[in-house]
Amino acid sequence: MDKKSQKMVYDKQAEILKALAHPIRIAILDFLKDGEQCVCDIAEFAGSERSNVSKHLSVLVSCGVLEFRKEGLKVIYSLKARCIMDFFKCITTCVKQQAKDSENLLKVL
Amino acid sequence: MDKKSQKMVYDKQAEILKALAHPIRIAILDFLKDGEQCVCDIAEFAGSERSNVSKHLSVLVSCGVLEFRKEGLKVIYSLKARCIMDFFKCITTCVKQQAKDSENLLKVL
DNA sequence: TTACTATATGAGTAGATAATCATATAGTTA
DNA sequence: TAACTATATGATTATCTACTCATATAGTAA
Repeated sequence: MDKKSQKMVYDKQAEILKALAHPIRIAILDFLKDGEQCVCDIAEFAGSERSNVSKHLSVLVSCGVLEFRKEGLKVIYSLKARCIMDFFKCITTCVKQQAKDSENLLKVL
Repeated sequence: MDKKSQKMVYDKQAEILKALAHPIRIAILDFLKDGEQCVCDIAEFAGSERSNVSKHLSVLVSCGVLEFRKEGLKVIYSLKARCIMDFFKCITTCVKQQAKDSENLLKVL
């Protein structure tokens, strides 16, 4: 791959990671992994204002991770990119590894 | 898991994702996947100033993804959290999926 | 129609982030 | 020792981000 295409790939990867890199957005994905939900339930789960959650949702939609459908007054969001969940398995492994490292550090102190 | 611990997990996951969510930092990880490298070579690969790259490196070190050793004047960085690379396989899948979606969209337009 | 509900959006603000440039540190070599 | 090299750090600035609150939209129900 040439330098320029490589840079485009890095940019695209960074874009997706950036869209995921927020505790509320991670909570949303975790909540949606078992099925679709409306904004009000998502907001309650995430523990944040609806208007704020609505903005986080639109970030996830525009990076292609979520999709939505309308049902009367409600807007129902669901996971579009299932691969994202594998992704979270990976990051959980990393978090666990870090926790283990800290634990080992504590032992020798 | 209780609400409070759950929030801590989301925060920790977001912290790691945030540390990864930058094109230069992704380039660094990609460059280091095949072995350790000094700052000057990393900077050249990433196409950015050494001082800037140095800061990006310290972000990756403090989130536990990289480690380093000193060798004379040089500082040699290497991957610490190997699991990160699985992680990138996952995100590459997502990027490909998105590209495929765009392609399909183009066809019907 | 009006009142109500769910969601989205815009303005404003505070705080975080990244890049650049200058400077500091610390190891090397003459 | 002084000069040089690799890296790190601090100050500054510009840009981005997230949150809050107010307002807009659009579907529902009386």
